[in-house]
Formats: sequence, C-alpha cells, structure tokens
Amino acid sequence: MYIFGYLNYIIVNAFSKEQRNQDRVNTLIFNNIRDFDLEQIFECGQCFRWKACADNMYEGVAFDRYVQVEYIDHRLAIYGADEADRELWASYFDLDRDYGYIKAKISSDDENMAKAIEKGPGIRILKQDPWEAIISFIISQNNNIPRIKSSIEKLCQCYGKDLGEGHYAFPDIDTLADLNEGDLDQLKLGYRQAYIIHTAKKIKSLGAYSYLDKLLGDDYDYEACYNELIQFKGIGPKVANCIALFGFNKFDAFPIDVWMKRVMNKLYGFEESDLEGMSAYAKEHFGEYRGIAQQHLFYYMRALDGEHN
DNA sequence: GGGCAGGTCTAAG
DNA sequence: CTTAGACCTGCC
Repeated sequence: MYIFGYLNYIIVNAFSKEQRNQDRVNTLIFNNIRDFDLEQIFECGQCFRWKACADNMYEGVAFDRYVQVEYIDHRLAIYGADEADRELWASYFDLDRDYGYIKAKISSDDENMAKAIEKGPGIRILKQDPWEAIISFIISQNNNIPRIKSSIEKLCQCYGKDLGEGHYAFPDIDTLADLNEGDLDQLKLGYRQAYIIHTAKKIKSLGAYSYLDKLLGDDYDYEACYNELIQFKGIGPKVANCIALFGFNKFDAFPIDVWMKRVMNKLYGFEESDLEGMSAYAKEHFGEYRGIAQQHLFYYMRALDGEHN
C-alpha cells in the first residue's frame, strides 16, 4: 500500500528515463575513448545547452538532435542517436584528436599548465554549429551563465524546431534574420537583441550557411575567421575568439575574458589590462593549440574560485 | 539600492 | 589609438 507507492515512486524517478533510453532508443557506442570527461567538457564554458540528467550522464540538443550521453570506463554512449550520425557525433566530441599529446605538449616546461590540466584532464573542444555559436556568444557578453542558458533556451522554444518532449532545436538563420527589432522583447535579451537581429540579417545577406561553410574551410585560418567575425555589430574581440574556437574550431584562438585575465595575472604575472601581452605569450608558449590551453586555464581558475555558475 | 556578470559600442582625449 | 561610461536584465 503506502510502501509500494513509495517504492514505485523511487523506481520510476530513478530508472525510468534511463531504462527507456537504453531499451527502446537507438544507441551509438564509442569505445576506448581517453582524455574525456563529460562534466569537464560541458562545464568549461564552451557550450550552453547541456545539463546533467543522471550520474555520468548529460542531455542536450545539438544539430537538431536531442540525445543523452553517458561516459563510463572509456566508453561513450549516445542514447537517441542513429548509426548514420556516427561521424557527426565523433566530430562534435572531437574524438579523433589526440588530446594526450596536446596536453603533454602545452604543459612541457610549464608547471602552471600542468596543474591546470590536472584539474580538468578530460576537457575537449566541442565542434559546435557555427551559427549557434555566433548567436550564443553574442548573448554571453556581459552576462551570467544561468541567464545565458535560459535566454538561449527561450530562443529555441520560441523559434526552434519542435523535437518533441519539450526539446527544441536552435533556430535557423532565416528565422532570426526575418525578425524585426522588438520581436524578441519577451526574451529579455536587453541590448543584445539588436545585435542578434543585425547579425542574423547580415549573415543571411552574405549567403547564410554557405557563408559560414566558407569560414569553416581551411583557407580561412584563425586570423581570417576572426577578422570576418569582428565586423558584426555586437561581436568584439572576446566573443569573436570564442566563436572562432568553439564554432569554427580554430584552435589557435585564445579568448580572454575576466577569468582569463585573473588567471593570467595570478599564474603568469600579467597586468589585467595587458591583453596584448597575454595573447603574445599564449601564441609563443602554447602555439597552435592555445585554444585548448585557454580552456584548461579557464576551468582551473573557475575551480579555484569554487564555483561553476 | 549599488554592484556585478564570460563585453561591446561610442564618444572623447 | 587608448580610455571612460553607458547599457538590458536578474540576482545578491
């Protein structure tokens, strides 16, 4: 009677979701994955649409697909993903890159970096949708993470494709480009609304996805990509570097935000105003993988501060 | 109520 | 070319 009801409650809440996914939904498995940690990947500040849903498990939407991901014993499982999307997810999680090698390289002769990596050895740079990265990081400026996340979620709910069960894709370029100032008032984006609409219209006029694909190509290196991005109203140096790194996988981008200023001051003695000095140092010491170095330092500083929000 | 949060824009010096 | 202020909003 009462006890059964209670037990049922426990079981339903603890296992139903997981059970359902493991039993009835397509599952994609990647074995022998090293240098990988979901919490570190999703909480190191590069993305905004993933949340923990169980032990060793996160759920989220990327590329119009809702999935749950689980990582245990070097085995990455993606529940709700089709076999046809194996390459898409391998690319998204950057599984073919040797992070062990990169970590060794950027921390050789650098005790600070070695310590930072020790804190977040499973960090990886996600290969996110460039368009989503552009809008998300415009929203991120002078903002806090809970509000960034809720703003993006609301944007998806209002203008993204309905994926069922309360999940929504990120809205496409045309949808946001066809909006006018004021249409997003409900979302409380503040002055970022104008930036978003301006940028969407401009990207559409430049060729939309084919324009972004062009920047994605190898003939657009970090600097060329950065120079394009920074032309958009609302995209300054920090946001442009984040987009270049997280949306276009230019690993030599080195975004410097308030946390990076603090950590570069604390560990390397730079004045917090000396952005050029920091950038030059990063280029010199961390080379072509300074974007990954940046993630480790950022994560380390946040961890030292004892917060993740 | 003033300050701050993963900055950027704009107008002055 | 470098440097203050203003700026939406929500939370302490």
